[in-house]
Amino acid sequence: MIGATRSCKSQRVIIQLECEENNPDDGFRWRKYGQKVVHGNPNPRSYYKCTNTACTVKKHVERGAENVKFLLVTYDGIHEHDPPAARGSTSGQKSQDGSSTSQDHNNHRTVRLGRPPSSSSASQALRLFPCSLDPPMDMTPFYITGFAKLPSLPVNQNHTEPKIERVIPDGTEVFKVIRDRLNLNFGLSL
DNA sequence: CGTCTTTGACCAGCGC
DNA sequence: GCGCTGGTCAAAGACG
Repeated sequence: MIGATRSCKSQRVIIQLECEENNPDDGFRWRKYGQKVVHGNPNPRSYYKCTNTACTVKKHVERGAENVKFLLVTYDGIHEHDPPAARGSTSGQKSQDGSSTSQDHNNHRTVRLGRPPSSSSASQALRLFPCSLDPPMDMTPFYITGFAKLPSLPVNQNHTEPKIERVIPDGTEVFKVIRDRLNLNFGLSL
């Protein structure tokens, strides 16, 4: 996991991560509907839709043009539903290219993008992330390494460009930052 | 049989 | 209008 930002228009979240997998598990199920080689990047971009019929969230995943270790995941929309029950895994359940099967990497974390399922105070806070960032939080860009699953990163709506500014070597630090930000902005103690 | 990926075709937006 | 590019559709096939 490398970085994240969100553009203010159309609830777009851009996450850059260092990941071997082409489709890292973010807790939701995705259906691939297209793949295309885009200009300026020799690596193909894959297009995914959320398999939830009521959910219109899309994402596209592409390898970095300069460094194929970097995976750029763009979420177009925010999940307004709970993550589906695990069916072994998500769309990466197939073992093609060893992608996110149920391979339990030691550093896998069951963090999700979108609305968290439970109703604890923590999830109440997290539920604020996707749709109503008010006041806006400067959660923009994180660098995380060692992630095989995508974390739930709230990001700043004011940013329109993926811009990486900070490096956080351990994913747990991210949650500390998130918690601190929630505490700061919402007065929530998680 | 259901789910998912692959892949070529198609469409829309944009610049010239 | 034309060509380029990004995004989407849908048929076919693979897989468990």
